[in-house]
Amino acid sequence: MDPIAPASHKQRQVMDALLEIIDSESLGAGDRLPAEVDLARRLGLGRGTVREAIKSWEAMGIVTRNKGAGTVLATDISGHALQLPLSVTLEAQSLARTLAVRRPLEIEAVRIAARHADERQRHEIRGLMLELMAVYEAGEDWRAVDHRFHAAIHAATGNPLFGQLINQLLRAFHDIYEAPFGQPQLGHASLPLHRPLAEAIVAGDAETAADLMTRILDEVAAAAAAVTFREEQA
Amino acid sequence: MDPIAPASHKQRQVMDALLEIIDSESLGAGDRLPAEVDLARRLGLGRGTVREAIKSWEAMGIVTRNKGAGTVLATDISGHALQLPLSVTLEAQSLARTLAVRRPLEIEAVRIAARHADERQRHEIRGLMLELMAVYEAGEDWRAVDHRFHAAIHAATGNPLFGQLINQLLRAFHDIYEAPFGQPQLGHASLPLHRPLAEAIVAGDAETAADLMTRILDEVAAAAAAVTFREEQA
DNA sequence: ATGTTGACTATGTCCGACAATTTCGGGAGG
DNA sequence: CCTCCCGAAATTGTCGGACATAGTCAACAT
Repeated sequence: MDPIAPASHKQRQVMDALLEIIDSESLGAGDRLPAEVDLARRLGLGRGTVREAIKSWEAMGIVTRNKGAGTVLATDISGHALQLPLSVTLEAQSLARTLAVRRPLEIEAVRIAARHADERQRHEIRGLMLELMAVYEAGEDWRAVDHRFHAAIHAATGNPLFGQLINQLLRAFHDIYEAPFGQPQLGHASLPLHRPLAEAIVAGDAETAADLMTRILDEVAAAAAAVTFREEQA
Repeated sequence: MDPIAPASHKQRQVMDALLEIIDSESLGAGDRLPAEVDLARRLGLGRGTVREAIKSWEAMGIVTRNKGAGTVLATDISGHALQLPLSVTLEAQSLARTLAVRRPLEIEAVRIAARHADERQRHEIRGLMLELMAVYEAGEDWRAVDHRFHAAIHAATGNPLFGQLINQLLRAFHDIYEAPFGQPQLGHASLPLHRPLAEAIVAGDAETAADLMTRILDEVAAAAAAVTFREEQA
């Protein structure tokens, strides 16, 4: 059960086409995008499909649609957009950018979790940490358990927004990163840090937990940079 | 030009109905939602409309759709969801939650902006701050300029993800907060802090800028809490 | 007991049509 | 020549139906 799934192929095609248009015509915030019917005819797709693809951009705050007026860019996504699947080019900056945003969110999340988690949540975090360690030492694929572990931390903040936003960033990361490289089990070096992290949260030590989360993210960032570097060499 | 627009009424109707179903049936992560055709028939809407409404949830990572299997919840949004428009009830927690997530993002954004902004971006931030002060002292509506000012800071990070995610949070804030209360010009007290914030960013002083942003967010949170409290009294 | 097939379900996509709204140009009047 | 008003065009919002594609599950045959 992969919790993070990429968009369908046809809708990805729409986004890729829009990206190319935005790039080739240097469209910025406030500029108007092609009409849905034009885009649909140009790509040989149905208008409903094009609408749904653009709808996801609207939900992310990238574009705004106005009845009768058209669809306009709400933010600058120049230099190749990143939150969406790039099928061919892999940019090192895209990885760094998702991590740069995840960083303050994850750190604040563990801080809040350490302060506000109730007994049941602390117990669940500790249990998942033990399960994660067992799977890790058995040499199996630990990513699913790792995902559940961090999801438990996000739930312990009592604020579902943390989990939702970080989920979005993970999906972007997945689309950009894991697709071309298969299943790299990124952040191998960060796993031993999970045990003290869980213990700090259970103990209610917010600052130690924040420190450990910072170090975990540093490890992930370093691993991502290394793989990206290898790719650039090839 | 309001940069933040709520979803259409029909699609809001779909989300409200789904929220009520999730709440009344206590659905959590992994549970299955009603099929699109059922939902469409029950609400008297077209299936395409229902699909688009759910699509925005999919883009936000709230649900995942599997061909043939159905649509399932990806995260827990129990206790009334927050990132989406509640038409009647206004929950104090919803406001606090969006602010709790905005906080680390905005603080990190000004920190990065202070470090990495180029000359043109620093000039634009300073210019917008002066314009904001002028509009404010003239007693006019300063929210549009304020939005452009903060957008310039997000752009100066060189990472469009900051702007996109914060835009989403602002839209949630708008849907939940501004709709019932009209146009409250929230955070009045925080405006004088914008001048030193802009100067710190222009000067490249990341920590001072982060400190000032923290104080601005504290002011906004206090104002939101006060208004919410007044509402609860009534 | 087990493996396979087939019906059923649900999402993905397409088409055509009309409604609602904004935009823009052209014509009447000053 | 300029201004104001109106109507046509453009564009998104919604609807209904249809078929394709893929997962689910139970009945069936081995």
